[in-house]
Amino acid sequence: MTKLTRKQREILQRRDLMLDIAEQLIADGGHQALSMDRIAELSEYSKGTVYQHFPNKEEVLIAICLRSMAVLGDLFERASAFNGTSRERMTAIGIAHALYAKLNPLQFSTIQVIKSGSVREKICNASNDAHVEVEQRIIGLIVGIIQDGTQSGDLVLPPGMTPLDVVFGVWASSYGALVLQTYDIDFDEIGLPDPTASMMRVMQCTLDGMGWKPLSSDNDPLLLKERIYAEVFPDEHKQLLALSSSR
Amino acid sequence: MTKLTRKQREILQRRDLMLDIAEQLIADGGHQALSMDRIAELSEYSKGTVYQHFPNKEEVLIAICLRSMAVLGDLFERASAFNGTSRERMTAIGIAHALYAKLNPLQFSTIQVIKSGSVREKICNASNDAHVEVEQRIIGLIVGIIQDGTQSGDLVLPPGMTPLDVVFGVWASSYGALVLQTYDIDFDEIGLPDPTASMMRVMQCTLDGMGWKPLSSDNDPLLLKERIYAEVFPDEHKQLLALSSSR
DNA sequence: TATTTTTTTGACAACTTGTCATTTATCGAC
DNA sequence: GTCGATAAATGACAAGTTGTCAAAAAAATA
Repeated sequence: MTKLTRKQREILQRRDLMLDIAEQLIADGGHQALSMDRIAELSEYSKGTVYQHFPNKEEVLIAICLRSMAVLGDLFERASAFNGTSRERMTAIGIAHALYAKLNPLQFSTIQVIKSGSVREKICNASNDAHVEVEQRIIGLIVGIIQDGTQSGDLVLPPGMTPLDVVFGVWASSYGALVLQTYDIDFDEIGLPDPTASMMRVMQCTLDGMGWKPLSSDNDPLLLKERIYAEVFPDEHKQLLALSSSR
Repeated sequence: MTKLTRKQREILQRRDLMLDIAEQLIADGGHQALSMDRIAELSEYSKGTVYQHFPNKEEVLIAICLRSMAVLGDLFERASAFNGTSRERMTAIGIAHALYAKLNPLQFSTIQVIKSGSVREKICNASNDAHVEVEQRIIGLIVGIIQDGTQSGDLVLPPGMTPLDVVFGVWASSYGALVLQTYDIDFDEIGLPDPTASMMRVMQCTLDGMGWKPLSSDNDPLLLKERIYAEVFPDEHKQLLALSSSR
């Protein structure tokens, strides 16, 4: 079942090579610099062969996203497994999300390109299903954390509020903050030196407002952040520091 | 100063005609259906003339956004002037934002296309400045509401939190929620019949968590929503109802 | 009316994406 | 090994894009 012929392995490897090239093209010259011709040229295959792997340009973008979604899923899974209260695990999810966006800016922006504009209509069902599946898995992780919270009694949802409301709320906040940061706004000039930190502070208010214990007044959020970095994302934290110091 | 020659008026009018056509093209066939050739064809001018108005395709998109930004600014100004507490006015801003996104889906999605991907690099400075200016005005409005809150004593910001943190937090939440809704996710199926309402509920938690009085426990958020619709956005509310019933 | 200035035009170059008949390589049977 | 059948790779091509620019047309001015 899992056995692949040499040829099949070769094809899979070539596909990966083409995706690497595509990412490099985008990294070098922005999304407009991605062209099928150029992938063919740099991979030293003909255009027809490129089209044998990807029925159209949009599918290249989807494939790039899908490949990096595995990374996101991994980060979220580790965050969810953080050894702490349900609320602390939810905070870890937020940190994981920010880490993903900052360490994979190209892939994060590609998601936006795919979802917005005219790309959606051209993608095939299989790719779309794969995408939805990953999303579902992530939503499931967060729902799990919320359920753990309600079961342990740390979280008593306000009347009229469902766990999914919470998922959507925190997801939207986190995503919105990260998307806004990809826009070339000079936040520092406006008076927002660290938008992600701002978001985190507001998020703590949100969790407080839902009465999700332990409240931030009983706990130092900054200390928690350090603990999550140290225990769950030591490598990623190092990468992040290297990135921000090099800029 | 404000006097324009007949010719100048003609040119401005033609520009508007071209933008109308561009919007129609996008509305009919998605963003990929927008082409300079087609604008020329439908406006019955030559391509060269179209390029006299817009140096490139990206500037057409920018112009569409800028035109609709005036609408957003107007909605926000009216929301900010709502006759209520500072917190209620902040809620009105959230409603204004959602109204804008739902009544102008085409323009809202165009913003995303502009900000993401390869469009940004090609726009000229003047257009960018105009964009930033509108954004600044909006941020100013929200900062004003927060300052009113702190001055009246209704809002005592948690230690280490600035008004701009709050602006960014609520902006990101609201924006993220609206962007997620433009992705073709079947929220109903997931168990989220009304994502905007979910967002609003979570937002109330956020304001509660900041201790922004009057807390939602002292006040019915649903009633407030109705009041804002009735007092500030009666026409827009009607449009929204017409839209959702027609789908 | 004649001349200068401005505006408009559409053919063009340079680039896309995606297709498909033709060529080339691979593989199993003998 | 050789041959024929099957699979894969190729690149010329059609059809579309954006953006330019010399020449034509229109408008303004003398």
